[in-house]
Amino acid sequence: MSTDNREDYLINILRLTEGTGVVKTTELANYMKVSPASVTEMLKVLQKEGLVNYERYRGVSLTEEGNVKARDLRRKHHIMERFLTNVLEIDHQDAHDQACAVEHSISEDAANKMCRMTGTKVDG
Amino acid sequence: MSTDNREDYLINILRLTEGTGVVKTTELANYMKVSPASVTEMLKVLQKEGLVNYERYRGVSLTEEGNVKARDLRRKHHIMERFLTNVLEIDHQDAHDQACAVEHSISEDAANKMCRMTGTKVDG
DNA sequence: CTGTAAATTTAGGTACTCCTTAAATACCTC
DNA sequence: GAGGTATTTAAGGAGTACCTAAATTTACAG
Repeated sequence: MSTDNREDYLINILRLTEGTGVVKTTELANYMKVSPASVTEMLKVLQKEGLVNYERYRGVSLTEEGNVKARDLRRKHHIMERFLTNVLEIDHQDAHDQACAVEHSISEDAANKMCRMTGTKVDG
Repeated sequence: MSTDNREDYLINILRLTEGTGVVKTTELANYMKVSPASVTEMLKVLQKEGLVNYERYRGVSLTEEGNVKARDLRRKHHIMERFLTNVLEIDHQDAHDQACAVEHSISEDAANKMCRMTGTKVDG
């Protein structure tokens, strides 16, 4: 059921394009431990959804919309992680795993409020 | 990749067997808005996993293991709901929806700690 | 008992997601 | 402009979850 995986691709594209602005299929494939063919397929999907600029053989970058979405997801991930470690005192590995699972589901509102509870600023 | 759906069946079986101990295929199908055939299929899976006692044409009940798992899930759902409404002051409908999405992913530990923060006891 | 209607299961499919390998194609450098 | 590398296309597999229609079983009315 999931658009969760699409979101994972998005976050990873954000990571790998930071600085350069573009990432190649193979690099993303290696990073995500899937075949380049799988990446190509997903890029077409993300492009149809307006989240990435993808040109055959050229690499991908995030669109404005994709960028907002990816940063938003990453922020939620960080907030959850800090909330779990700082407020609930869960150990780091577990916190990370749960943050990965939950980041796709929590609302902006909930994230903001948990953020305040951590007493730290979480930006992206 | 989700076993999430299996878990939803489990929770619903718990709901409908409370009191009577057994629920019929059709009742569960109506409750979950799916066809009886889909229910039958899932019951076979849950039985293979040792979570339900299922006998053709007779109805289902939870095994001890299934019962523990279902109650655990329901408890997590309630804790999340209360945490979101009482602590984060999220409105009820959103809290419910997010609790449904997240209940499958949070750890026992995290649930217990959130439970304490709500200042209420949450049992099942 | 027995016939039959209702409940349930089985059979056969659809759709979606995500992945793979192998073959074809484009790119780039020498 | 040729060759090697990167990338895409083609074809397909496995898993999940659902459906309809046909067959089976149950249970009850007579």
